[in-house]
Amino acid sequence: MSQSLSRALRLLNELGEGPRSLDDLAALLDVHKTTVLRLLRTLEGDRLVFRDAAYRYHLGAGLFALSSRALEQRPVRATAAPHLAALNRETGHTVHLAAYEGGEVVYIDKYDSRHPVRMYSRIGLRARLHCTAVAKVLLAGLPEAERRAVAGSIEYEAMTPNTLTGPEALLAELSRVAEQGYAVDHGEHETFINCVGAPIRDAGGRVVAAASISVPAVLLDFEQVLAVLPDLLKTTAAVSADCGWHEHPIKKAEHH
Amino acid sequence: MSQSLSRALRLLNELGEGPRSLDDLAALLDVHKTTVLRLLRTLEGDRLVFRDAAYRYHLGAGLFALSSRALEQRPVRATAAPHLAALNRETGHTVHLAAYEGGEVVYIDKYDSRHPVRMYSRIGLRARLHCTAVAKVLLAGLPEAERRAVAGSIEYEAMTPNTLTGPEALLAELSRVAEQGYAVDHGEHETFINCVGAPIRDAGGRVVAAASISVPAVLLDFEQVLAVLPDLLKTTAAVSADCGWHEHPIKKAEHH
DNA sequence: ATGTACGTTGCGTATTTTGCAACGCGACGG
DNA sequence: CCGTCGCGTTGCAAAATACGCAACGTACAT
Repeated sequence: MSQSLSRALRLLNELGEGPRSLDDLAALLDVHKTTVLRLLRTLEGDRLVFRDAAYRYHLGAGLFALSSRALEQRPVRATAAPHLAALNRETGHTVHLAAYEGGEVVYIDKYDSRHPVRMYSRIGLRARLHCTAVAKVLLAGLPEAERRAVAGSIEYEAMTPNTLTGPEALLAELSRVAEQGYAVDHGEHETFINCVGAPIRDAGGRVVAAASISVPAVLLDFEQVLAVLPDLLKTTAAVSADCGWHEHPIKKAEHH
Repeated sequence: MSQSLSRALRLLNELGEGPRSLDDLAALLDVHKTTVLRLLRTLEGDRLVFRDAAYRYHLGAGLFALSSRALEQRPVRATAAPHLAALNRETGHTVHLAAYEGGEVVYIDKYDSRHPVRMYSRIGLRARLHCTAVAKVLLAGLPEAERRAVAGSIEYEAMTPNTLTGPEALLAELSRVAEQGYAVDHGEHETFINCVGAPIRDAGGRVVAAASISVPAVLLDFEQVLAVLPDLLKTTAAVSADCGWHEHPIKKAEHH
């Protein structure tokens, strides 16, 4: 592990909370300000930070540039964007897109609800593997062995009274999700938020992303959230088609 | 300057070009792979990179998280978003939002054209100070002395036959921009692209961002681009109002 | 003019980083 | 099955870099 690099990353995270002076940042790291200045100079060279006229440091536009390239490496995001924007407009609720990568489920796009009461989230945040609709969809799309390995490695924190609290319960839920083609979060992550999630598939049929609709219970109860599921499924089917996915004919048709 | 940190940042930039192995990255930096592994481990700890099942490294979701926070620190972006999205839908052309920070003009949002032929750009990229509409708008919004200092520090690369090639010409153009309330890029940055840009103001009247419409000449000639200027001006006025800007009454009204 | 706050520069040493050598694992070929 | 290859990983001592000190520079207030 690299100590200098860790310090620099701590600086970036701190600046995510707001502008800071050289002295602020030196105090944060408990090092001499010369040390911090050198790190900042290096970060500034790549535009990851900039310094304003009052000598306060801010996160810089180089982060957007890196982030944009990272997002471009996830083509499903651009493919899904118009569809999810439309779903957000039609339902008025928060729509998320998430992907499974590096052993975690992360939000890679978001369309905010128009309502004043909404669920807090942000692109780049991790979704809890055991209690969110998108995570269930993505885990359900993994091969059986990998699904079991992941389920066995999770720390099952009971977020609410509804949260699944062990691998057996989660694996059973994931089987249901794989069977029915969608997932629900019935107040499992946050007591007063309900979500439905559905898979987006690529040309080879692999689940490459999950889209969801999240609604605070003050707006819609769980049954009403289920009522928007067909819209979500239609949307994910359209995105999947754009990703090259073709629905297989039903088995009966093959007997002709 | 910090050598370790520089190396890590080079890794991030390289991964912006696509997935890489440990050996690829060690060759890039011309260091032993142990050294690279330690840097990657540190980056992985903050989710700035992740390693897939084939041991290839990718840019990670922690970048989205940092970038999201950086964007949240630029509230004009959220304020402008619905307006710019509407402008993009109504005109069908590429719409950009840019800000002046750390001595450079950077794109902080973008709404892509629906047309197959469009201008290449990306959030986080810098706009050329001497030949883009957004840069002219933002520089024109600076205090006179600062404007002159910036104009004197630019490297005037002649991108096209139309490009302004010296501080006197640019300062004269900026005076026109400040007077008329909008800027044009008449094939100055790229021969076959025309743009119009307009300022977004905050409650104190300072220019805090610039919005623009960019059109390839194969779609609209310069006169036709000017024809969409009223839509742009209406949009930037609406965003400015949402930022707290109030148009001052004209001088005649004060004589009552 | 002096003092304070805070950013900046140059230098030698202390600490961290680095690369070597060896190991571990999986895939492939004989 | 065994051996080899390719490539990731670990532990250690030496090399290199990072670090903090001391001093300086600038702006502001008294």
